[in-house]
Amino acid sequence: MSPLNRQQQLDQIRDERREQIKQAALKIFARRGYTGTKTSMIAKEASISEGLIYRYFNSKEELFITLVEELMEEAKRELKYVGYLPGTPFEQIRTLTKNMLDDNNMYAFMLMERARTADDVPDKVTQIFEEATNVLIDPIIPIFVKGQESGEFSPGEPRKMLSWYFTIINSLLTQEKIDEEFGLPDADVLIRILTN
Amino acid sequence: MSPLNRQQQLDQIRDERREQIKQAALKIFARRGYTGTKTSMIAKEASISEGLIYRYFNSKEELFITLVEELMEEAKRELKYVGYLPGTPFEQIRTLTKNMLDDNNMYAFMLMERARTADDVPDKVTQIFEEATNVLIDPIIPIFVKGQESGEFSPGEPRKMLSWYFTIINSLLTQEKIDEEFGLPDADVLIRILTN
Amino acid sequence: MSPLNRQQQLDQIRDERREQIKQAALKIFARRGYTGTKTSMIAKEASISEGLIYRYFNSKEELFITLVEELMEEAKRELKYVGYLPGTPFEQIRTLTKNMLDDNNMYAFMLMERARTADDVPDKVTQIFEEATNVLIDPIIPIFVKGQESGEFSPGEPRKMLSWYFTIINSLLTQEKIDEEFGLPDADVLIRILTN
Amino acid sequence: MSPLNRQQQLDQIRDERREQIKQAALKIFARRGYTGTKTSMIAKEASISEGLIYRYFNSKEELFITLVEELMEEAKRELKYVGYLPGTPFEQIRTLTKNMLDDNNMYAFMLMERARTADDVPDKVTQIFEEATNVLIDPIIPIFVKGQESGEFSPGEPRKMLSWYFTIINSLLTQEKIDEEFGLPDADVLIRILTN
DNA sequence: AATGAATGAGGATTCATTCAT
DNA sequence: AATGAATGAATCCTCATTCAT
Repeated sequence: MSPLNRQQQLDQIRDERREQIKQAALKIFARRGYTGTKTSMIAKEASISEGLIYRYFNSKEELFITLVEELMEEAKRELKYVGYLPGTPFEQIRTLTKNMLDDNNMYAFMLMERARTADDVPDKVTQIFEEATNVLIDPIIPIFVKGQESGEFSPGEPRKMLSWYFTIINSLLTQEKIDEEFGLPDADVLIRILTN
Repeated sequence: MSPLNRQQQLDQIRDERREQIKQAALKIFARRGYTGTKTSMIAKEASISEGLIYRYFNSKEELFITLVEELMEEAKRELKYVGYLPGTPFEQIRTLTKNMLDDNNMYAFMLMERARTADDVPDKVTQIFEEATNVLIDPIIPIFVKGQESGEFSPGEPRKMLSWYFTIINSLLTQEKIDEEFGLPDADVLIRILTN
Repeated sequence: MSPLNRQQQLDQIRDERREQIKQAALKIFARRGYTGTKTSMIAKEASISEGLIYRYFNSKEELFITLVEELMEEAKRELKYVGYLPGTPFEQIRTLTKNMLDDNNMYAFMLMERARTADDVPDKVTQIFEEATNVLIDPIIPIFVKGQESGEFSPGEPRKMLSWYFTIINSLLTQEKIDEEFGLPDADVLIRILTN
Repeated sequence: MSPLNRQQQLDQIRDERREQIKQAALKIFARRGYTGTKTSMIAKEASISEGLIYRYFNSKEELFITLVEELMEEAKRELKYVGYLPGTPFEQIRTLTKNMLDDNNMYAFMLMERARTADDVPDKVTQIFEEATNVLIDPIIPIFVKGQESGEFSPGEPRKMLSWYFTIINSLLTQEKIDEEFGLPDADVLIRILTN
């Protein structure tokens, strides 16, 4: 095997391992919160030794912050594209809502919500959310306004209505233990909050 | 002072202290979750020494479970009275919703919600909620059905709609850090979920 | 017991405990260096639990730094008084030398010397010594010069000669395992370095 | 290339690598002590991977012991030749002193001294020094006695005077951080200890 | 009843050592 | 022979709980 390949191979291992740790951490942090998550749990979930975590992250805190930052970036990216989705404003926001409720994103939103909500997280995380609240809502405002103008959405201060709407969705996602019988509410029901 | 009075006085001190500890614990558990709460924080909030907690509760776990049980009992009691509130079913449920969102009850609901959703709580608490879910919704179902019949509420499986509705309200209450600008959503907006 | 007495009693316990920990730490740090000293060793030497150390010092590092700082202060204080000792400059410096070699001060000098010498100490300690080197020698210089003038001491740049002299004494003190047969060199022999 | 040459080549690589590791280890152990030295530091100083150390030494402990033993052997060898150096006993011992203080030998003496004085070294090392103390001094005694007889050295129990003298020199060598301005004391000043 | 000093089990983190490549 | 990823025992530190006063 050529030296180049060898290096590539190691890089790949590192990338995979890092990803593996982040996935495991995401799952546990989302369910048990920052303090409730023990590094041993993350190691077990990732099927690695506890020590290995520290070759990839300097501390539990750094791991947590990294997760929050990356998820936040991704969220921002996604929200920018809502305006380019097909359909009316109502349909665009319904699609966004559906995506948020999707199983694949669930842990991410749960973690974000816990991170935003809980008082036992690193200060830096608190900061990130203080700075970012509007960043998430701003790109949706023009869409919502267009929907109000066309009568699809009910009147009301747009920023306020959207803040409430996303607060509800986010907080829903925090819950791992959703009612087993009925699961999470439909996007169709949730969007009623905006339509009256 | 007679021995009896003396005894009564001591009992009263004990009751007051116990209540004081519970109030402090409620506040901190609600904000920081079970693991995130240190007994030292509770002691500080209650302005007592750390050791004193253990004259009133055998352990942090027992204190937490006691809180959850008592709050649960209270919730059950309140729900039974919804049917006797004045007004139409819609108005009754709106009043209930308002009460739940009220500042005075907030910590209680926050704690309950955290207790219900988090994975880092004592097993016993998990059990309590597994057994109790329906207990909370059942007494409201007939009211909701009446509202559907009178056209105040939109159609749909009652247990499902109410489960979603309360899931939303509960999950909202988890959030200590509500948007500072807008606060929690109005009961009037939330109830749209049931009315369409 | 009056509340005041109670408070005094607690203060005394705290003072004693703190002193006890410092004494134990001094002994172990002096012999095993910073890294070689485990908190468990300090606890054992002080006959307390490992955890208790942390009610008195925030970290092993803080404990070490505290020791160094306090010993340094004491050293400075003592050196100021050398000029007021009875006798000629030669006799004054011989007395100082004897004091330094005294068993009671030994651990203190050993620790200081290790702290000054080793590369595995907290940065702050390195700084302290960088700033302090001259502070220790300066008050002795005039005494030495007087001795040179009177012919008691051999000629040579005073700061240089004294720097060498104290380097030797300090470094001697680092050694716990002194030759069992002969012990540390006499002050009378050491002072030859200055007299020729 | 013949198999033999191939083998020789490999042997040579092995020897070089082993030497390289020992040199690096010497430098770090000398400065940071046994416990304060991490294998990763040695690897970095030797510009090799951490794992490679273990193809040449079974453990950090073995590496340390090996160093001490080899340096000790070398020291013994050198001391034997002091009597054959040119000049009077005084001049012979001054030359020895100069050699000891020489930069090239410095790390070796530093390590030896740390190994001798510190309490955090493997037991075997402690033993080596317990057995060897006299070995170092013995060959110098007749030289010193000759010097006393000729009046070059001051009177006094020879073993005692030499023990003190070498204790001083050794302990000086422990110090990596010598006063930057003046460096280590001259051999000419040190030897005053023996001359009065 | 109340305090706060003390304990020790458990959690985060480090580092000597092993192992697959 | 050499690398560096991986392990886990040992270390520093925290915190629920106990105990002397």
